[in-house]
Amino acid sequence: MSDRSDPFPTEETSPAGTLQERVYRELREEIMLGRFRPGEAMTIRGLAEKLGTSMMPAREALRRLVAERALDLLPNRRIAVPHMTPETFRELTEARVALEVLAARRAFPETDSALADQLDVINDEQDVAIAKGDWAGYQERNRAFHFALYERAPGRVLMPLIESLWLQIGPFLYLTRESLGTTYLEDRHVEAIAAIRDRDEDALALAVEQDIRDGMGGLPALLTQREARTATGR
Amino acid sequence: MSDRSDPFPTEETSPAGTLQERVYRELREEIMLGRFRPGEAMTIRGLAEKLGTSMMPAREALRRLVAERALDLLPNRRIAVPHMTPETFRELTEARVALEVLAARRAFPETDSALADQLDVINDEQDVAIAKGDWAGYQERNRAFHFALYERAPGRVLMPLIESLWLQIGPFLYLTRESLGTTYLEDRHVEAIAAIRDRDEDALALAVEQDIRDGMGGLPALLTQREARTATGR
DNA sequence: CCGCCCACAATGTGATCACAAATATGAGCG
DNA sequence: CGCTCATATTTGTGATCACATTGTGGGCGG
Repeated sequence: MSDRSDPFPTEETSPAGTLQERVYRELREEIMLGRFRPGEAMTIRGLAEKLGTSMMPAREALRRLVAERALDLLPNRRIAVPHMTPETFRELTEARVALEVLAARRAFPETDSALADQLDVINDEQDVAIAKGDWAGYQERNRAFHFALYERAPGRVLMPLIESLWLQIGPFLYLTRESLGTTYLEDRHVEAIAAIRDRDEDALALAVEQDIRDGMGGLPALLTQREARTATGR
Repeated sequence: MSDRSDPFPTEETSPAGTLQERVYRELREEIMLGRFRPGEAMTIRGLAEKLGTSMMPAREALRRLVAERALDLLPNRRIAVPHMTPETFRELTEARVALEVLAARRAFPETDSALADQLDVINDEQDVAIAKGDWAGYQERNRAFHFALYERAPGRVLMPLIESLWLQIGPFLYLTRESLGTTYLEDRHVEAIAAIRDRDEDALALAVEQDIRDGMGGLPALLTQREARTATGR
């Protein structure tokens, strides 16, 4: 009887409190919100010094983000923020549609009017952020909206995959920082909320799909334009 | 000219030749082919000793597999092969369908009769493995079949996600080891090959979807049955 | 005889160091 | 003045160690 004693000890992902966890979350947040320039290189020692720790936590945090495809491990063994090409961006969008529509459908039976109210609040906050020109706040609220919905779906498989995709999109957001207001910011959040209230699963799935496609629609063009600039100058 | 010099220096995943890479690949292979019992614990020092290295490579390989969800990091900070529940298994299947159908569609324009021939060979080898009762070989050839198809799709986003899913299914395969022959092993590989030859994208997508659903269809029942056994005894 | 507690072993985390490869720097030569 | 090659510096990888936490077993008290 060596293996017994509660086979499922509160299925958690990672024990907080470790240094590498703190470093990881900090970096992860910055990447997902697009604070790093695509192609920007990082060093273990540099990160360690910036965070005031030794090499080990920085090292493990970086390698973890590499494993989640949030960072690239170049053949020279240097770690850098991935480059963004229009093609990669399209692939990310397709993958997001496939997984997030699935997550929305899985979440649907667990949704209720309380969630709808909650999403309404987030949506309002997002509008405020737009009005204030708070680009980071806008992105953050958008993420909150999607994740609040998907997290209603039980299970431990889908969310990590979706989070990996959002992480990979992060560096791209860097290129859209100054474009708030000039870009088309209409989303399908109200349609999604309405679908939840109407108990219409297909409408919810459609709203999520369109929200992803619309929100990321006009951007590859802007990307190519920036790409050309960063390739030559810096 | 510090940032130039080929912006995409042979987009590789990780520089081979490092020790942790070797340890990682070895473990990864064993996990994906279902050689570990679900819930089985692993220690850094134990793995290091088994592989004849120091703690560091084992440590990084394990953490990388944790990041890819191939292993679980329990709250006690122990690393273990994930438990498999019927619900998690269903979620994995749904995610596989969503992503692999997408991958098949993206690969479709790049497929040709040469690939069809190649898949035919793999399929034959798979039949041989079944006839010989070579369970590991069967799993390996099945993976070869799917990946040979998906790898025709360009891009660096989809494949890692799919590989993560196959890794997560690995521990489940452990439970099916002795069931070769007793289980329903029909697949939709011939239909997929035919669809490629017929240049019928929808038929290919359907074949992939059915192959995944059929192949994993009867298994949750077998899973619950085993689960009950392993929960009490060992 | 049962339950609690404490000592001991095992384990993950973090720090530090050694080393080799890669990169940047600068001197010397054509 | 420009190119090349030697040298110094930076960086990732691997090894070793120290420490705190967790797991385990035995012994003491009830």
